[in-house]
Amino acid sequence: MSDHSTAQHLEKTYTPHDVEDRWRSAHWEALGVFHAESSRVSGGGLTPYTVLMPPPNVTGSLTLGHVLNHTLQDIFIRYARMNGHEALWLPGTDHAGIATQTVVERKLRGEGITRYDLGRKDFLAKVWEWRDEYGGLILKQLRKLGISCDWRRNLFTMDDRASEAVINTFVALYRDGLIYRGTRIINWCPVSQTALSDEEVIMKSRRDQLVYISYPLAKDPSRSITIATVRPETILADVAIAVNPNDPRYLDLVGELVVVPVAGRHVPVIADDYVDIEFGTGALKITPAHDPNDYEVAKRHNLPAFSVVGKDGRMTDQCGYAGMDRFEAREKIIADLQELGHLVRVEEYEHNVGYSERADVVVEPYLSEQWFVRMKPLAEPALKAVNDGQIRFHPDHWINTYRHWMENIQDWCISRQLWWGHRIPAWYDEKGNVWVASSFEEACHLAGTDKLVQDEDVLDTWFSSWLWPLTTLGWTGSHSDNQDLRSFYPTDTLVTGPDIIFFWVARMIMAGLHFRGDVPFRNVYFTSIIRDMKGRKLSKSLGNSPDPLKVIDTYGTDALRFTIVYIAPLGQDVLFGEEKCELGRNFATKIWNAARFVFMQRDRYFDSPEAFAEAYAAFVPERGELSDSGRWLMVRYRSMLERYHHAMSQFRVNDLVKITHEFFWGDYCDWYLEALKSELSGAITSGQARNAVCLAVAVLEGTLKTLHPVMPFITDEIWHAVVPRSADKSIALEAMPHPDASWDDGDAAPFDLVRNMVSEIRSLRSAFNVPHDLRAEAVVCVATDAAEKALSASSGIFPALTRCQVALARGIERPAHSAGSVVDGNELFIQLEGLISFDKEKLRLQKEISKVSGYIHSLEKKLSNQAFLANAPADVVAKEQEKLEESRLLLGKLNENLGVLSR
RNA sequence: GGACAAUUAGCUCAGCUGGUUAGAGCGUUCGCUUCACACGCGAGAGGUCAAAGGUUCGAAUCCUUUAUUGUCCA
Repeated sequence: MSDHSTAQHLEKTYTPHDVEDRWRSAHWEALGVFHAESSRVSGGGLTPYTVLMPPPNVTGSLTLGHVLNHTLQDIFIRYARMNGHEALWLPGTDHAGIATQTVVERKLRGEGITRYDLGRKDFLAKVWEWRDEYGGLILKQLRKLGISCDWRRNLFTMDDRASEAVINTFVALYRDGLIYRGTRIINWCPVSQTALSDEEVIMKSRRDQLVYISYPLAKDPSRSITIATVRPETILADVAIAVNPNDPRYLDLVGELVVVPVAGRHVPVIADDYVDIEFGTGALKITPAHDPNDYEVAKRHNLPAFSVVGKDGRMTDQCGYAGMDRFEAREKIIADLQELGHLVRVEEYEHNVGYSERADVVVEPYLSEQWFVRMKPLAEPALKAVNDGQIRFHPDHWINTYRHWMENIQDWCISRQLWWGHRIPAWYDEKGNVWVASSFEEACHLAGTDKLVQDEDVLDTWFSSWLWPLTTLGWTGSHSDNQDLRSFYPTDTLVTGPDIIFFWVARMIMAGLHFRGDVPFRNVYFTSIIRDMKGRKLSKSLGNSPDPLKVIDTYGTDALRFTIVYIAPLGQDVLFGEEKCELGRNFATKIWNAARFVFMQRDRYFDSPEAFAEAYAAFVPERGELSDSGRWLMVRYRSMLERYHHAMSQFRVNDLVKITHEFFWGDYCDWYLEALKSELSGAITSGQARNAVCLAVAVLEGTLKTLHPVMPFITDEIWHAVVPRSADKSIALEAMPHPDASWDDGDAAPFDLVRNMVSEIRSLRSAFNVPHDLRAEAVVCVATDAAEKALSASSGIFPALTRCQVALARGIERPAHSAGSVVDGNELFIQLEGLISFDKEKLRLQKEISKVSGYIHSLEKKLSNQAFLANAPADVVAKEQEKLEESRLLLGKLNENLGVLSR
């Protein structure tokens, strides 16, 4: 910002670029507009409102998903701020273990080195270098969105205090028996060469070959037992053939030995309930090191487990396949089985196979020693918190998904064979005993020796993310406490995608309850998934993923924010096309031009900005001092505010933008400003004119406030031009308007009649192709005093809005050469000598008559139905009765009209 | 196989606890350079609310079944 007060004049054309650069977060940030202080909660008595930013991945760049997610968060937080809350939005980034390590390793590979060449310490130094250089990109891009976080509190999951919390948490859970080390079959990613949790495995449908293999009996090679498998390469690790104990086909074989083809080893036939009699041949090979279910079976039967696939996905067997890729080995072994006569047949088979989320390769079930979190004890309170409504989901149907996962929860594998991440705080002494402690010194003390070696592995990134609601507020472990935690925890609204409900949302709830004894947030808003116009997911490989920064360059940030919220209903997927941003851009332009018009009137009727500021400060919309259109506007404005705040309370952000859009464009611009134009050019006193201008500005300013959470830039820009306001102020800190219930629908009635009359005249003109530049004469035969009063009060606006001069009369008959209609019981005639085709007008009237007759008929039927009268509530019956009377009146007048025409 | 969503105008979607002659934006047709705005103004056309049953005085709305699509979990 160069100067400290802004111009009151708006440029003729709206240039989002200039406006947004002027208010860009840097300016707002410099002013501290988005800073939140716990002292204002604890000492100042303000109610806190906290939003946690789901930490974007440091390797990431801005996507439309981020735009939607962060715009929604910004709307919640700005709305809360403008409603007087101490609003705190906590930002940060996530160290993304696998993704970041992969990126840096790829870069090193370009230089011809591996991480092993560098060693752990130097490699980590390289990762930090990379982070410092590129890790800020996503944050810089987010700032472009104009989002209102308290950036002073930005946290990275590898920062010291976050790391301290992770270590302390691990130690505490270990001592409580909630973390253990165990040998299990886990999901192994052969590309990243690390264990994965169940949640990091994506099940995909895949066509494979179901291979039927016969295993000859050891004592009688003429007899055999046939099994079916999709992983023939793992027969080399078979330890048994299992059949169901109730399967009569194989009863006599249980206890016999069979020969594993190719391998030549003898393994027993065992009986176990786990085997499904119906599936395949009813006989199952047991390969404990390559299948979790087989592992359980083997344990029950005291069978050994050994592996034939290594960490890199290559074979490690003793049968001649060693070194081959597991998929190559599969092909080779099928050929070999065929040659040896053990291949019975091969079938096409479609099944689901787990893929590594990051590397997109088939996950290998791998027997190894890993660290786990015991989830059951943590899940129970977390499930209860959601079941009891302490945490609400929006939309709430996600509760089912959450509940199902919590009720079937598996232990969480948290060790990763990576270097980038929080290293597991466990040390081993020379005897192999494990010592878990928050530091090497403490471990030495516990072990009674300093000859300790630290566990090589790091923790799952989500093990730091699940502490996010705590660490962002400065929590470092079970006993830590501070003013921020006391003021801002639990947080209020979490906005995130349903795809990380297990990864993140569920686990944060567990951690919050376990470590802090309270839920981490009260509401979770699950965002829509953004797809392209054909309904496909956005992806880089499809090339259907627009770059939000380019969209911003083309349409403006406000336009993008408005559009994406406008098209994203709660709980539905969104089909996004760049062109849709025209909606937001057009709206921004409309706001700009309307404001420009209003300011032109302001400058016309007030001698100086100061004179206006003074009058405006003292202005209160008084019923008696406003025109009918002004009173009508106040009613519409009140109604808009009611719907606006209600939508917000229901988390219906999408409704919110529709409500403001509709009010501003449809009511304020199309009707009020148009009426204002003619009122100002009519015979009114300068005092009335100034009053009307003040009202126009007041409602404009109020509407800008309601729009500000959605379109922060343009609203701050225009707000500064309303009256002289220095640049160090912001609409973001203004109070949100609330509905004034003293305006009731009766205040809107007179102008509603005028509006209906205007619309009907326009329709008639159009129906008879009245030339645009022809001024016509209209006469309204008024039905009531109220109608007469309303129409005469606003008579000045008809020429401008309808190009008709409107006269009022009572009890007249339809004039000759006229087109006629009935508006709210008042007969309208437009005299159009030479333009009216009698046939056309007759036809038009007959059509209208038949429509109204049909309606009357259906109402009569309804009202003569005894069951309806007996069962329907009185007010519904009365309403139907009223509709019928009105329609009969209308029909009568239409018939009369037609009669006159036919004479 | 199970759970959850969705199915309304050519397209994208509103329509919340049943009382509408079913709405909006885009597109489309017609007319307008009206002194804030053609990124605009005005007027139209366009729908047997996926299908079949049921509940009810009354169903786009509630229930059941079916079909199609999507998501998650086996």
